Amino acid sequence: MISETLSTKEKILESALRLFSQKGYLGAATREIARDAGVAEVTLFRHFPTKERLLEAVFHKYSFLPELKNILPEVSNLEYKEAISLIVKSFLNSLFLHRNMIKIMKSEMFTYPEQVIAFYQTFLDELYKTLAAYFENMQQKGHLRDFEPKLGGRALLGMIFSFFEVEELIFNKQGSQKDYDKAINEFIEIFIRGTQK
Amino acid sequence: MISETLSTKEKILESALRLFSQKGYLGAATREIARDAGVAEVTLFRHFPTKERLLEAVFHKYSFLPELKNILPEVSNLEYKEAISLIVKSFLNSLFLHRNMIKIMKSEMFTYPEQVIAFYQTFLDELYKTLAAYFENMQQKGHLRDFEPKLGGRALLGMIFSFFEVEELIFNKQGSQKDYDKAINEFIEIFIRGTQK
Amino acid sequence: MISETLSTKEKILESALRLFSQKGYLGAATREIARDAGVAEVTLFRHFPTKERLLEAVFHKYSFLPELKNILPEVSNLEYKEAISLIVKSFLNSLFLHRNMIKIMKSEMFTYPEQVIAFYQTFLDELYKTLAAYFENMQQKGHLRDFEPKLGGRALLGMIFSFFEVEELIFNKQGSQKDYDKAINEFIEIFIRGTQK
Amino acid sequence: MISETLSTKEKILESALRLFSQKGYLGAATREIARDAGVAEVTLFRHFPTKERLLEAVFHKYSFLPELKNILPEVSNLEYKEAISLIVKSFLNSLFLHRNMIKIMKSEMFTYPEQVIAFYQTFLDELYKTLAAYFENMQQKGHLRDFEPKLGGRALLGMIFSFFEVEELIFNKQGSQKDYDKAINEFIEIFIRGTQK
DNA sequence: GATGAATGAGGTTTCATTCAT
DNA sequence: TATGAATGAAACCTCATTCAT
Repeated sequence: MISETLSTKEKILESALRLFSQKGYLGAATREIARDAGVAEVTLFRHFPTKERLLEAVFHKYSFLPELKNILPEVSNLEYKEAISLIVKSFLNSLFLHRNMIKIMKSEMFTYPEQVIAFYQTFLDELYKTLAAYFENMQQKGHLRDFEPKLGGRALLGMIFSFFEVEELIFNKQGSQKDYDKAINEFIEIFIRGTQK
Repeated sequence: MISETLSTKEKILESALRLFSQKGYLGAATREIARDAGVAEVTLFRHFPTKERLLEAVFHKYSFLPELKNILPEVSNLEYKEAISLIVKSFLNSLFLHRNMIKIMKSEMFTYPEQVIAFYQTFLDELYKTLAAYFENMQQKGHLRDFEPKLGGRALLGMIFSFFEVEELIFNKQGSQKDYDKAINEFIEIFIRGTQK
Repeated sequence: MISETLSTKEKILESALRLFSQKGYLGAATREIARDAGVAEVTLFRHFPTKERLLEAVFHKYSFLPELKNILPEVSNLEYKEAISLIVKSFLNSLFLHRNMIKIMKSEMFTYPEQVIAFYQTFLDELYKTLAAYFENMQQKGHLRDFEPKLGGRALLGMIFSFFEVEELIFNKQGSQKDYDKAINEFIEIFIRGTQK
Repeated sequence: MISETLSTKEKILESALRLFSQKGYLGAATREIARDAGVAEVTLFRHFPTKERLLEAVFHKYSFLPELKNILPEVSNLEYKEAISLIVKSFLNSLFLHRNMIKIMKSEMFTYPEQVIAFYQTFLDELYKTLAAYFENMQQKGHLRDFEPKLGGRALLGMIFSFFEVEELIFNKQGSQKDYDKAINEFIEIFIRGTQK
């Protein structure tokens, strides 16, 4: 389960990611994380002086904001529907790949240290802004009706995120792939019709 | 802080709601809940044999699904835009009133006992279905284009819920009421254009 | 070792006194104190929320300042030498009876919580003042030469305390009773000659 | 804070002296001592295989008995009062200079390794004997009344030591220099009157 | 001679829960 | 119904010390 080539620090971070996401921050004991990483508990504390700092380190290491941002440049030359489709699918894919991280982000958020909360807020804000920039550009080109771009971003991401959350985190993806795709396409359709001229 | 007219059981449930929502399920100690309710810790365990059962009781007592369902009959005779507007606003208002409950629902959900998770799943499913019934009816009347009604419900609720979550739970509602209204109206507009014929 | 008639709190305090005096504050583990008292470790923390508070409680419970103060009224009608002799002997006797407490007072004092240090300072100050009052009275009666009464008190108590400390705490009373008495009488003689007219 | 010209060993000893005196033997962690000395914790253990051995080394390096002994030869030709005055002042001065060492000596003594305790006992015994030798000589010259010389030494040192302890170690020298001098002179006066013919 | 990395044992404290009244 | 007193298990974290280089 643990690759031999990882450094001790990386092994600990990996185990922390997994266990925080499975049991929550409070529910995952440092002893358990250490055991899962194959090190002594003290070793964990040598690398991360407190559990809070370990959480912060997990947040920074497994942040996937850059990944999400990278999707946007790729779509600038596509037709609107194709662009939105790619954005939604890439976004969902990214959410899926980082679902452990998302579980952590969503659980007990209000009990986290200030720094972590600030980090999350920045994460969301940057995400909205990035998407807003795309809509703004499309509006200037005359492809879209006049709406507040940032709110458009929040509407689209809201639908997707909410759907992902329910399917993956709550229902643990019990639906079929076909249903999954159908839902996504419906969201895309609603959003496109809702924002085009 | 605690009304004198509440029964012991109710006082405990109220304190549990408040503290679970503030500190999470694991973060709120039974000792603290009991103290907040003004009773001995044992008394809490007299009424709820385990902490899990207390959580379940909180879920059942403070569920607000009926409230949400009651909105729908009222809108059946309104014009589409007015109906959606009322639904969204009532829904958001309800979310706001029960924000403590929602915090609990969203935090550590995956660590909760089976029964609680099942309860939450049913809650969501019924909500979607109720909204779907409205859309279906509107489609049959020829007011809306052909889309999967339940997914339409999820799209609308997703936008709203996601917005609510970010504003209330994460940013702790730092925006002004005006910004708030503007955002909601934008969402309504997108959804209406996206679903009308 | 532990009388059955003591309350749990008293048993814990007694064990704490013993172990703090034997191993120092840091050297005595709460686990060990609890075991010695025949209770679970949690029980200790129910009665004393922190180890520091347990230390404070020990200080207050086993303070013997009143005992020392009570000696003085008894000597007011005695001749000077007899009075000093009684004071010294009673004082040493009291030190001996409370040698555990004294060990605690002297060890790690600078690492103790503020409150404990303040308590100790008050203890010493009151002791000096009480003795000073006796000397002042004797000076007014013309039995003693003119010296600063409080400093006289400190001189006398310093000799005794230092002697006690070395004998009991450091050498663990290896000397014979005879040597012990001889030393005390020598101190008394020096002090009397040093303060009389 | 640390002179560059000190050897590693000396740097460690210096830091150990400071930290032991500030936090006690148990309260000062080897990790902290090493950090204060600017070396790795392992390096400390290279030089001193256990913490106990480090303590012993501190005791030997910073012992100041020779210094105290050297005072005596200088006073042999002085008048009694001047001699005692010089002894007391030199002694207090020496105590002040080595107050860190004294703090260590006085704290947790009973938890120290045998060797350290033996060292301390020897220290005290030699000190008493040295002073006793002076008194004996003065008695033979007919300047002092007949009293047990070693006990005279203990009386004098007891007063001084006790005073020093309270002022420096407990009250942290809050009194003025004038009060300080007055106290010392009072002690000298008492002792001289108490031991002269 | 010096060190970065790792550790077993143990520290204080908090947890949900039970017992006896 | 309500509680004061007690608890085993486990929480996070620190200790002095060792290993391998």
